[in-house]
Amino acid sequence: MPLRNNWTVKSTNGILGAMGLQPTTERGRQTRQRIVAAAAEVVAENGALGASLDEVGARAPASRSQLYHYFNDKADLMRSVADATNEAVLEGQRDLFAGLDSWDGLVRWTDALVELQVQLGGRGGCPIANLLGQLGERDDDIRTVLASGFDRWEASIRDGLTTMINAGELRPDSDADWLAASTLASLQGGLVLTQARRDPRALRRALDGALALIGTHRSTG
Amino acid sequence: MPLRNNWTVKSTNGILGAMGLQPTTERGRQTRQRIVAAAAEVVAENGALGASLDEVGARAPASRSQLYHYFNDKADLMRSVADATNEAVLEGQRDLFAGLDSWDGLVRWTDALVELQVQLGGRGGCPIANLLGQLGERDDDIRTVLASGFDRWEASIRDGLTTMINAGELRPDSDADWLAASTLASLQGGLVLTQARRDPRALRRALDGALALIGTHRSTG
DNA sequence: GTACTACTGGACTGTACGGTCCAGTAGCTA
DNA sequence: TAGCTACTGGACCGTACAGTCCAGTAGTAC
Repeated sequence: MPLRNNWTVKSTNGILGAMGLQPTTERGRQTRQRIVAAAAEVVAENGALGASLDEVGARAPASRSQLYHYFNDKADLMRSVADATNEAVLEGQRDLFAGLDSWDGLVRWTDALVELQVQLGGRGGCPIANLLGQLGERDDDIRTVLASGFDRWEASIRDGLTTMINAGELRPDSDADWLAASTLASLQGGLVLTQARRDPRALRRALDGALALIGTHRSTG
Repeated sequence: MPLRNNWTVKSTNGILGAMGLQPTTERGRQTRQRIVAAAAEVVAENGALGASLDEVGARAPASRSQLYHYFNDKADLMRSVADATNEAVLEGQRDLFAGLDSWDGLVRWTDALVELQVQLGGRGGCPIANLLGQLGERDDDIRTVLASGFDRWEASIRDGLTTMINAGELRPDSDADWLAASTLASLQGGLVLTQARRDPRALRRALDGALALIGTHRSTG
């Protein structure tokens, strides 16, 4: 019963994993992968509710039945898109995360984030946050997936800060958990304001705030 | 030519104000107001793309022609919803803004924001940011309206901080512009993380970060 | 080869949607 | 009263959508 605007309501059992068939052949794996990539693209352009399966199929390319062979329904596909979005965002920062273990690395990380927004013209915001805003309140599975993306993001920051504490670059009493959470919040909020104003300086100022706060915990000498 | 998913594209002239007729009678004003309020409600529940005019009309209540009497199209209605959302969010903090001119007032403001999220169960996030994520990339007028909401929000914080500087509660060299921008970013990011995790403590930690940063500018003695 | 499964193609269905149309009814001015 | 404008009602239209169906074609194991 295709009842529009209700497709996001989880209809299957609560166990995460009630998805469409997993491909067993290489060809099938590629088809499935093409579909998810195309869906992520269309979602980025038109939003999750605005993304039509016809468009996804045309772009993959994949036929209607291929979509429904690998995914139960649109919500199921969107869950995979959420997963892929997490990976894309975190993978894109992998090298930068590795350098987060020093003050200079921290600064470089913020510079890269701002530079990316400059290149994008302040458009788009954070893909994870976008999906959250569009689907988070209507599909708890997706919300959980996206939350885990934020968790991993925060953990990467925290690991860097912890390394800095252990290395003596930050004072031993510094609260890495809190600083990491606060930094990720500054980043996310900076992205929201940048998106609203089409002005990456909003992100710059937000991240400068985060840096300044961490800076108050630097060891003297 | 009703082309779905294209309704957000501005079709009228660029001058903001190419909206439907403004009511001249009291009755008309009430009808228009009912429609906007109902639309805001439906948008909050279903998202902007998921909000159907049938649902808005049923809830107002108002007939199809009433909707198209006061608004050119759905995009036009959404612009009014954006306006109303700004007002609702800022009006809801009016009293708190007035107290932002002291450290205690600042703390009270953050407490109130966190308490609201506790009451909401961490659901919903910021209504302005939600609209931005759903429509900001597809309708520049709406993006501008929402950006002005953030501007006013930031200005209220900045005014408070400026007062604190002038009163000597913050050091004279404190950068109120930067601190206000950074604080609003922390707030927005905290709301995103709170929404993702359904945990208002994310907002608490983000705002504690903002408070700590401002705290480093407090006058000693 | 046969048999079986994984995968693919695309026509088709029901419906909810944004938007249009026209015939009305209040309410105000004279 | 008449005449005018502001406003209201709801049937209607074309279409884009999610989801279904069934007839296929590859690939693989024997």
